Amino acid sequence: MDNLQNFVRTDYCGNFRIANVGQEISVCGWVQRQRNLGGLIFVDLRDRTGLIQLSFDDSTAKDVFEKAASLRSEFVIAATGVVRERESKNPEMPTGDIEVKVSDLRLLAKAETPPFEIVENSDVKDAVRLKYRYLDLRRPDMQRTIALRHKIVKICRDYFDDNGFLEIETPILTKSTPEGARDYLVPSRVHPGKFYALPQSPQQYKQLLMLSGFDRYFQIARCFRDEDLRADRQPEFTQIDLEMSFLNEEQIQTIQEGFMKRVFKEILDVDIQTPFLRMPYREAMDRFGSDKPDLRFGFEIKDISDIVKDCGFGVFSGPVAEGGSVRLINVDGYAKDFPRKKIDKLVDFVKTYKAKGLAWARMVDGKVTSSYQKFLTDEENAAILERANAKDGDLILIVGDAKNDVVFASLGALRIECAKQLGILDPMDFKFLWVTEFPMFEYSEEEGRYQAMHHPFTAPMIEDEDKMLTDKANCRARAYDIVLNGTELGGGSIRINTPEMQEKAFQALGISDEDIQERFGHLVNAFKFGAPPHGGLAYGLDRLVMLMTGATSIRDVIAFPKVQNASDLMMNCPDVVEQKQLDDLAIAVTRVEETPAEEETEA
RNA sequence: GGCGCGGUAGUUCAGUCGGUUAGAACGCCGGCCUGUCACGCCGGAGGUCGAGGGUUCAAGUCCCUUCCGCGUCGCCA
Repeated sequence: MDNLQNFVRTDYCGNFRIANVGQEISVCGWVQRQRNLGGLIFVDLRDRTGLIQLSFDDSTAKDVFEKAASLRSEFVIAATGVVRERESKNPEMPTGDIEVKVSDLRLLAKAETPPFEIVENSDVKDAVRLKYRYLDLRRPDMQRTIALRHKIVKICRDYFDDNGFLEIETPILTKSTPEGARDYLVPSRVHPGKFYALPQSPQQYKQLLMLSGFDRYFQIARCFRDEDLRADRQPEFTQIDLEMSFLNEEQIQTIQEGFMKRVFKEILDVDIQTPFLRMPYREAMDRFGSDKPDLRFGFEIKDISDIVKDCGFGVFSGPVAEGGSVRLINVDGYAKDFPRKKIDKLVDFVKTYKAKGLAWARMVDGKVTSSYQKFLTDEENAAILERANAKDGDLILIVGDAKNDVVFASLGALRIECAKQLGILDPMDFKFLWVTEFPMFEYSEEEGRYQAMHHPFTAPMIEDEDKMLTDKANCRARAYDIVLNGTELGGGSIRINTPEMQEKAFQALGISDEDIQERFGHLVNAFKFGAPPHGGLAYGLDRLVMLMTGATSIRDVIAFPKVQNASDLMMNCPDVVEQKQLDDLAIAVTRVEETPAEEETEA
């Protein structure tokens, strides 16, 4: 095996051009492919910038030529030679006008044949990609994504530094917060039977930093939540976490709009219009059935409860009588894209959101066919179509339920599903908005009580302060989410900054004085020493990278992600530990999952 | 925890009604080849059909259990 004695890389492979012809250069990287034509050998050499062609022919020294002939995919090599113009150029590649006529070739490491080819747009299964993640990451699209992620973080640091923010680290070993998501626990050796928790977010620390006078804080913060995964959710993820003193919602949002404007301009060269649209939560639900509406298309929700409340069709009149509603969306202009078979699939689709069914009307070639019209009077049928602004070519989809949550959830998901099926969602069309005036509380069926919708440190809207104890259902919070194309990019709020208001909030949540001291004493006590009015927000960095790269899975924007059961297929963890470690930690394990059969034994 | 989809060669997949020796492409190995760039041509190797059990004269195919991956509902202050 050769070494790198007296070898100095001139530049990365992808950076050479026709202007470099005549220069002697040195490059290194991985063999993408070797093409041996007999007396002539070409090698495509790859590094993180791209490919460059190396060439070897009868004027090449014999030992160098033979070494070139022995090269296989993914061997690591270094080469020195003169750049020359190609006899036949390749317009497909940026370095396609030139090649390196190699005089010195060094084999630095051999490689086994990889389990999959290192190419762009791989169609290899996730399980294989993730087991060999270090190889998957060699692929150009993954390299680009990870580099783009770095660039976002760099712009983030620059932008917030420019705006007077300080980056401050907060602990990873912290205290369990029983409200909210399940915590990952870390046992303490020094304190047998006691546990740290990994942070779900640096929430309390950053509020305390405001109290300490740091005024503007940010952090690229790793967060941990022991909940089930989704295409856009990992148990371990990264937030851009921010907190500011002496600013109101509007001022905080304006700073964020500047950040988004800069990130999208510098990375995608896209001009984002500011200020963003502001929309109260109630309006977002009524119009889009979602607190994170996708504004790239219409199909807005309309309420037809008043039309059908006394009709003869129980499927419609029933829900209204029970306090629910009947609402519709108009997939306007696309009736022909949804034949009966597809509509039947949509019926199944809404059932996953607890809807009992889906009524529909198709208007094609001047004729209305519908699943419900025979149960209604002509007037009622006409009123529904009028409410929907229906015209020929439209498709009306109707859901009614005694629970409004079900109606909103199903129609909200349905409008997205229809848009997806129609392929009308342009990933490079960026529609931002702020959703504001979130409810302060939401009722938990499971717990049988009201819980904080955002978190218990969120301030109520000033005009709703007196509803905190008396009218929880209608009490709104000074919380806001930044939404992009149907994704919640981030969320934040103005926080409570007086001990009196904080205690009132805990009281509203039914947390006893004892519990307050035990769980949140540090915060409440701190607030007695003068906390400035403050607020902030946190972005999901991974989701931002997803939206900017068009990635469909959060796994594609994280270097080493976990799979659906929260394990790491490459590291093979979580894993059992030695009894000695458990003894040191005073831990007795009461249940162990069966270890799946080892597929292979590795050294 | 529930629902849906998937698991066959290194990879991506096909495999009919249960019926002979489980196929293709790419990749891999060997040979030939001086302008390729998805090089070409010739030849070859490569399979516990995820695992276990059952039905059957006979199972990749049917049934049961289970493991793994993906999506999703619940969950995610």
